[in-house]
Amino acid sequence: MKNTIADLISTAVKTLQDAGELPAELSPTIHVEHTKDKSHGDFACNIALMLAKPAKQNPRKLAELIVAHLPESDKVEKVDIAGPGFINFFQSAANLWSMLDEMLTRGKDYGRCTLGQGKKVLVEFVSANPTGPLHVGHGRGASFGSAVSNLLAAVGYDVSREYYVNDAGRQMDILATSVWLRYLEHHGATLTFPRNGYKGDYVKIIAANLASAHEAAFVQPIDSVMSDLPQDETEDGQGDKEAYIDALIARAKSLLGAEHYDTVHAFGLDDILQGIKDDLAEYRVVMDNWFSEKSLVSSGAIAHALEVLDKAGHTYEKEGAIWFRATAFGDDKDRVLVRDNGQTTYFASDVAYHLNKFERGFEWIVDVLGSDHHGYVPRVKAAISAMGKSPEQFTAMLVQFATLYRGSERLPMSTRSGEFVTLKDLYDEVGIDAARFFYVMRKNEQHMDFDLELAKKQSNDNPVYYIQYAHARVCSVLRQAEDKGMAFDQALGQRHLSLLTSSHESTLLTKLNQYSDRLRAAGNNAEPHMIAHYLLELATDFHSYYNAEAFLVEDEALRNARLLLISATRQILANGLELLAVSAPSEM
RNA sequence: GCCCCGAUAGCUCAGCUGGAUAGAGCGUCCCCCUCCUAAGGGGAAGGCCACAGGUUCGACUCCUGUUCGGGGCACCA
Repeated sequence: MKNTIADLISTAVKTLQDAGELPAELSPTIHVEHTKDKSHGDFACNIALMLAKPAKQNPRKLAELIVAHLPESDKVEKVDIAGPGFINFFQSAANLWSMLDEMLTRGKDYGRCTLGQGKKVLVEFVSANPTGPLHVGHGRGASFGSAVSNLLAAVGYDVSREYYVNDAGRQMDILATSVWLRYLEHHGATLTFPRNGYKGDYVKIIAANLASAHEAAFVQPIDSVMSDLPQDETEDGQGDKEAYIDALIARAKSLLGAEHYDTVHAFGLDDILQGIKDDLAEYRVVMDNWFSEKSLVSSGAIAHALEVLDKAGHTYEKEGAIWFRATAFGDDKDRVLVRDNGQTTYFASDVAYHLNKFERGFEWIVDVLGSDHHGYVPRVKAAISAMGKSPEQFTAMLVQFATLYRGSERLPMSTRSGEFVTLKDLYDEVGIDAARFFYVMRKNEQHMDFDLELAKKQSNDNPVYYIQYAHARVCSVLRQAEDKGMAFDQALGQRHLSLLTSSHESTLLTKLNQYSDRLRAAGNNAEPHMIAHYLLELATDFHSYYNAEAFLVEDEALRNARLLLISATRQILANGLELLAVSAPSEM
């Protein structure tokens, strides 16, 4: 509807320009918005105020000129000029009513649009290192990423969802070594666990599974494992935990041999990755693809990317390493691609990964990242430009951290230390609907406090139930209508929509009518929280209406008109909730 | 030191890409079930939109600076 009005105004402005009443060189962006106050109509436009100065005209007079040249439309009842020169549009009742009809006919598809023009977009999110189960810190990225994906799909993009699996590199070696040490303990060895190892209990479980699958195949005498190692970091800060864990990794590799080491490595990875997949599936996050970092090496993608950069002349050698000249593309400093020991860096993998995304035919690349990765964005953008791709086709959406509290106590969220609340623990306790809604209610760049106690204790006060309750109430009314032999007759209701004259009814109608614009805006800005807040407003209007008027009245014309209105409300609630992957129960 | 994000009611947060009188939930205080689910509704109180400048017909919104929080600045991943 906003677009319709914008078109009307645009036509009027053009007419005025052709008539020489307005300077022809003006090309104003027409901004139509929903009004806050009903006396201002349904939509308002500030175009006259915007144009007043460049056109050198009084804004009110200009508004009058524009209004006089607006084309006729059966969607608009009345146009007013108010205040300093706002043009207020009153929507025609017939138009509102036809919307209701459309909501029921199009059903689940109502509100979807073609803004994205079928453009292929890849949304990468979560992508947590597979060194431990997902914890509540990952929940926000998971909730936000999947909601954004759904939103983009709803406004017409061809969306693929992907998880980048960091299955190569040092962190995975640390995990493999941690598993192996726990495995040795399982077989009776006594040892002091490295300070920098993964200490979570899940590692012990993996080790036990490893022991039952391979029995004692990987047992080595503990003395040979622990002899001649550098000192681990102690309580008082002596020693070096990094050097120690690296030495242990090297020891594991040499004692086990490549084949056995890989078995242990893969065992830990598979176990954790499967857990992540299960948790996400249960949390209603469906990935289209799991992209392995390791595969970038085996497929030659890294070599390919390095070659592309090199051919473009954006690499150089210094101190035995190969560098990318990121500073030429706006980054703070140049970045190492290949270390002096010949190994490629994580950054090299990521350059290759992003090039690969483009080469797979995606026209828009979206990375949903934790805010701790922000410093990383400029260098990825730089690499994309350097490889001849357009940096405009890459968007990094940063999700700020959620700080976890239990009451007033701040909780640690470290995979390494093993002290964290898993995502599964969270949704098992507060419920998937509540958890998802809670995360997505806040806009992504807002820091959020997540108080576990509050979320658990007050799960009934969670706004998600308020919305779901509205949906369930409509379902219940419709069920009872049927039981009483007053089954909803849509056609009859349609013919009597003019009976919907109460203020609650017009408020609800107006709110329903806003859905498609709000969805479009939410999709355009990739801001799912706008949907969450819209649904809260809609539920509020509905509950208020519910308490003010009876639906199952004797007058069948009025009754069916009202049932039509609340059926449309139910549909919109269901559509909005589905975008957030929150269920819409028919009874509670 | 540099970079990113934030600061709005007692608390947690919205404010729709500069508009008309700044909103909601929780909490506090009143009131409403012989009636479609009270997981609901109606009302009250509660604000120097961190601070200071600037741009504008108009600023919570944009710009600059300051203060205070969160995060980041590797030949780690």
